[in-house]
Amino acid sequence: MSDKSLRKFNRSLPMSLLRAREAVMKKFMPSLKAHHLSPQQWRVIRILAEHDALDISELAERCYLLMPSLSRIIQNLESRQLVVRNSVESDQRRCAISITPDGQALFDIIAPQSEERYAYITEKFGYGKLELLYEMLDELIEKLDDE
Amino acid sequence: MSDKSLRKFNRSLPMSLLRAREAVMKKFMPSLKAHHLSPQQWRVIRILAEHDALDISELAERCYLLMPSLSRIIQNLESRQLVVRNSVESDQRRCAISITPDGQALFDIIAPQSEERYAYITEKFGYGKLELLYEMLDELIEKLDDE
DNA sequence: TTAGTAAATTTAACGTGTTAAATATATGGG
DNA sequence: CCCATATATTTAACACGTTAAATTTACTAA
Repeated sequence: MSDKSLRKFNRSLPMSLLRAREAVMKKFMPSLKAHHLSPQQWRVIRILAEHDALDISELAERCYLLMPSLSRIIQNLESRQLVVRNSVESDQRRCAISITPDGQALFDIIAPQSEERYAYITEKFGYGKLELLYEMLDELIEKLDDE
Repeated sequence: MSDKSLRKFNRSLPMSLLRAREAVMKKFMPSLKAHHLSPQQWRVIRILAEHDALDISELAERCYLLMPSLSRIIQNLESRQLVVRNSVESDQRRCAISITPDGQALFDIIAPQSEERYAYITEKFGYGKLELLYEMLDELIEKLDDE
């Protein structure tokens, strides 16, 4: 069933996953680029739009970003006045991040475009197949993450 | 079937693909890190091990790397004497890259470990499911890439 | 209270992704 | 032969992923 020689490059699982991700991202990039947002910056905006305030650690976990990356992203978004830092009295080490009106306004513009792109992908690939793909990816993650 | 509100974050396709890729990569990273190779550097070594010599453009295409990234990677691998640059007489703009004996030796060490990890993933996830996943990813890429 | 440890966050350093600009060489028309 | 254009590659600039170290604040035991 599996030949012992090194698999052909196009049968590299990390590569297939990467290319699939790139193909999907390509559909979302235009509306993000139009507003000078990276996918990661958008992830942060998106999560903050659903929460009153989150400290950086919580935000990192929800966005699947590492703290150093998030730290830089916050600095960037803060300088653009899309988010604000609020100190936490109970613990001076932490800072609570929340979205600003400007940030919320940007979210309100991009979110529908993002939904529209997602609907396009769903229609193009098929709803059932997309659900199946999600399930398979989740199962793959689960079976590899443990151990 | 699909609610109009912004999907929950764990149903973000780019995110699922990213997390799946990370879960898979985690299995390959240890043997690469042990030899101070990034996944991309390994991709280059792997392709060069199967070819006598490739110019940088061909290499970039086969490795799915952009030229600027590849340019830096070649410089790195060259400084470690894992690959060599050979000028092409017929066209002074190009340079042909080939693997050195050191590079080949490194490939011979890592490739079996990589195969072993791949076999583990196949066994853990299931051969049939893995094939199905490949097919779905290919189809997703194909259906989104055109247009 | 103080020393020591833990936790939250930032900074540093390096490699890669990405876009645009720079550099060098080829090629084709005048 | 010369110029304009095209092609191959590198460099620059900025953001992110990743690991380790630094910094600041909290907590805890002596």
